[in-house]
Amino acid sequence: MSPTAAPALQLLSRREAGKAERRRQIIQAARDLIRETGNAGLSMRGLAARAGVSLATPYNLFGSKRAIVVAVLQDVREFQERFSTLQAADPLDNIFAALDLSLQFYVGDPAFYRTLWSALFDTTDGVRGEILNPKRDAFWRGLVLDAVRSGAIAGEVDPDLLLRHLESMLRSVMFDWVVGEISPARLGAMARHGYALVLLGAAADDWRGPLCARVLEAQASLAAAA
Amino acid sequence: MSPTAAPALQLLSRREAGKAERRRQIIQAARDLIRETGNAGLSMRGLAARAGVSLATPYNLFGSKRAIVVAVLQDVREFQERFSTLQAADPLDNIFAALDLSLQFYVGDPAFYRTLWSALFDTTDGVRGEILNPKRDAFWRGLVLDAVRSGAIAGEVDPDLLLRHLESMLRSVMFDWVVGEISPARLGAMARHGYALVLLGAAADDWRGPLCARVLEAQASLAAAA
DNA sequence: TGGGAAGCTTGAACGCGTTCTAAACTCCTG
DNA sequence: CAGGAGTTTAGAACGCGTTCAAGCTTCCCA
Repeated sequence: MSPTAAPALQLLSRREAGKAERRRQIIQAARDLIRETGNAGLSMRGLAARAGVSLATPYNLFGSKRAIVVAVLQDVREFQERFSTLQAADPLDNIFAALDLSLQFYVGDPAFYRTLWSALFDTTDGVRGEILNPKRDAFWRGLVLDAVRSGAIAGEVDPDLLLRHLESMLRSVMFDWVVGEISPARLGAMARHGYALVLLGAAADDWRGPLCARVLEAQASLAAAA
Repeated sequence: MSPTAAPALQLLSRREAGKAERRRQIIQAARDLIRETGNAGLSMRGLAARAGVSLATPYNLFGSKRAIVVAVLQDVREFQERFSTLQAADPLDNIFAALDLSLQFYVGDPAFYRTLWSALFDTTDGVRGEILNPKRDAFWRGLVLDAVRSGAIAGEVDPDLLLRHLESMLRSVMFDWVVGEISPARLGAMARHGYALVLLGAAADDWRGPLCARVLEAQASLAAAA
């Protein structure tokens, strides 16, 4: 094999390999710093030092601090493997199971996920679209589409809009959690209540009963944890 | 009247009056600067200069930049006067009318309200509680309670939770607007869709028809503006 | 194989929000 | 009136996210 046998590949290879390696180091350093010190400890200078690169490098590779945090968030996704083990027959139950599992992750590692969500609520730059990585988005979309297909959701309701409203619900409750306006104990019940209410609005008549029960169950939880 | 006739009153009066005056100037300057230059033009140094005070003074009087923006937001509330002129008989119609009116304010002065909402999504400090001023909160709560009283909302649903979810809906759609993920044209339809869906989940059976129509109407608007 | 063009890294710098110190000023009390 | 408590002021400083000109590395092309 002559050195010039694969020029295009080499072009990507040498430079791009180094770049990918630096990317990896930076994400790793960011994750470690967040885990160790929370959001406050994650400064770009500290991050660069920890990753062994210059201050400007993270900007070249990611663009902004927020983009780095988003990259970290995309990286931690043992979620789907865990979820696949608890698939149920009822499509609505699946949605609530996925919700519970997500929240379990978040409250199980508050320092870490508070930082991550906090970055998602930062409005100062334009790193949209990367927030919801495609895999995660497709996963939730699949859950909603399953519910539509099985007849649990009324056919007239646009599934994508429903999905978006569910995400709105989660986003809002996570915001309250990030700013400390809601206790971890109430977080789950609040999210379930919102999900149940939105789904109830979109549900076919036959499926309203169990959703109604979920609304009341969540209300009881919230009243108890008041 | 001797100069010492009202000592306690004077104590508050002279000094506190000056303080209040400086507060007023700072809020006014902040409002002007936001109107003229948007969020980017609102720096603490520029604000202090414009208000004719030292850089440290806004911090003494408000504590942080965010607190100042919140104070500005609380100051602009011609809302209720405008709303009182369009009260309808149907309590659900009232909710949607109030929603439309709010959104009208926001999209009617984007530079201004984008800055304000952006500050509300800032998670870095703890100026909660002042975000929703009590008057505004009581107003929306009254609308929801009206709907409950009139039987439009099922009795089992907690009105405060319903109110909170409606606010979640608005907050999320405003977030999308602030970060530019949604066009002004779609903003209203998206918010109406979310409101209608949540209310539909909480509505009494007799009232589901018109809400269903609202959901479909909003979906049609969104499909048209795609 | 060597010259030139990209692209990347680097250190320095900018403007930001925020805090601090010390001096000046204002108002109230004895 | 003197003194003291409470604030504002100017100014410097800190750490932050971000950007930029300059140098260096890596790769393509003759």
